Amino acid sequence: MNIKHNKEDVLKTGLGMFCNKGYNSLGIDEICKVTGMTKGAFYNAFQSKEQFLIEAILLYAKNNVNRIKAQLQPRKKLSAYERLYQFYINMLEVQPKVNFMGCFINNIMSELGSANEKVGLAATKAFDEFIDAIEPTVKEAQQNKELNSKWKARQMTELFHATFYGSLTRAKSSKDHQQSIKTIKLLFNNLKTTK
Amino acid sequence: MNIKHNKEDVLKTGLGMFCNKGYNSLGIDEICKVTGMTKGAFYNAFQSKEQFLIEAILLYAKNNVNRIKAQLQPRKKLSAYERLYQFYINMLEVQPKVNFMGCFINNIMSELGSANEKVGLAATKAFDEFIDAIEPTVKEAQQNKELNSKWKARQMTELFHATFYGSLTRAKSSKDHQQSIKTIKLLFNNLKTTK
DNA sequence: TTATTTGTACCGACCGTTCTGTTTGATTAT
DNA sequence: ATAATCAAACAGAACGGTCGGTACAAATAA
Repeated sequence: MNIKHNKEDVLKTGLGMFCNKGYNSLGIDEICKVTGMTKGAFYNAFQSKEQFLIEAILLYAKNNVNRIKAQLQPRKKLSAYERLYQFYINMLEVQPKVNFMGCFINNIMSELGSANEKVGLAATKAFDEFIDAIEPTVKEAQQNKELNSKWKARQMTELFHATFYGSLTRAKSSKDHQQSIKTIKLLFNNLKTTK
Repeated sequence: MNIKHNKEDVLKTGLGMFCNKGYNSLGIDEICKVTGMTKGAFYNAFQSKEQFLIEAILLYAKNNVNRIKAQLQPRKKLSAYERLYQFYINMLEVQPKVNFMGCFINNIMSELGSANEKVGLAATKAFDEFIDAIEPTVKEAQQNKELNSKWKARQMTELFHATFYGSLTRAKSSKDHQQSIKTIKLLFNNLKTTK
């Protein structure tokens, strides 16, 4: 294995670039320039650009599942509902600071999901892992009677995340994350149990 | 103006290609080949690929606003709520037949929304026009007391559409529109007034 | 005639990838 | 300990192809 360039570091940098530029408009030359790699080293470490992307998706999924679990973990005085709510609102509030890049998985799904089977599978798997990580907190909020229990926790999680992604994409284009926040707030208000 | 190739026809074809392949992976050569145009004619009619895309967005917006209004128009025995519901379900059900291409506006927002200001503006405008076209039916459903009136019709429309887009993108990648349909159904059930 | 539109060759830039050759560092033989 | 060997890692030029866009002459329309 290389000394100067371990795969994880390069993937991390490449992932950040994919997040900002998408797949097709980011070239390997650019990745090499930023990471200080040469093409020889790149193609020794990765078999293709497509495979590089897939490995970047896996890294993103791993990191974010951890982040999700950390942010949703029970903490001081916050109920399951409140943690969920803050989790989504926070991701929207941070958008102006990250140039409205949105969510990498959603971007990749949109750009390549239907055109490239391997990539589509990897992105779908990442999405499923996010749902897996969020679902327990939704269930907890239902057991708390904070969230409506009329529907399965998994389905409700799917609804939360789909709405989040949709409003995120809108914000990416309009550069108005306030609208997205309103949308998420409306959804939460709606699924809340009436006390 | 050209005889063989009026702009609207070429735009229509190019739009279809953009829907299937996105922006960056569709070349002008390919557009010319499919439409039977030559590059000379193309660049005589359109000033750039970017401008071509923007005109395609305008065409898509126009066509779809009309389609939306037609589909949501009062018809035999269908309440406002039912028309809305069928409108969204139908767009999801049709996805397998259109290779899970999703919604052009959503795809473009995701691919170029934050990177290209002009395109982002055009896509946002198209989105707004969709919301404008749907909102009256949401309001009507509220007045019917089919939909919860606790929130503004416009905000509810934003919620419907964001959820629709998010679940559409998921379907594009997973090729499972049934999940998306469940998500939309859950949302509708939730916003329905309890009788 | 004059103005516009079209066909085609072509431009430089860039694409992902492969190639050849070199360096490296550990392993093995002496 | 030193030398020989070897595979992996690396550098980076070069490849064939495609990109969006242009030049310009031929064709057509006014």
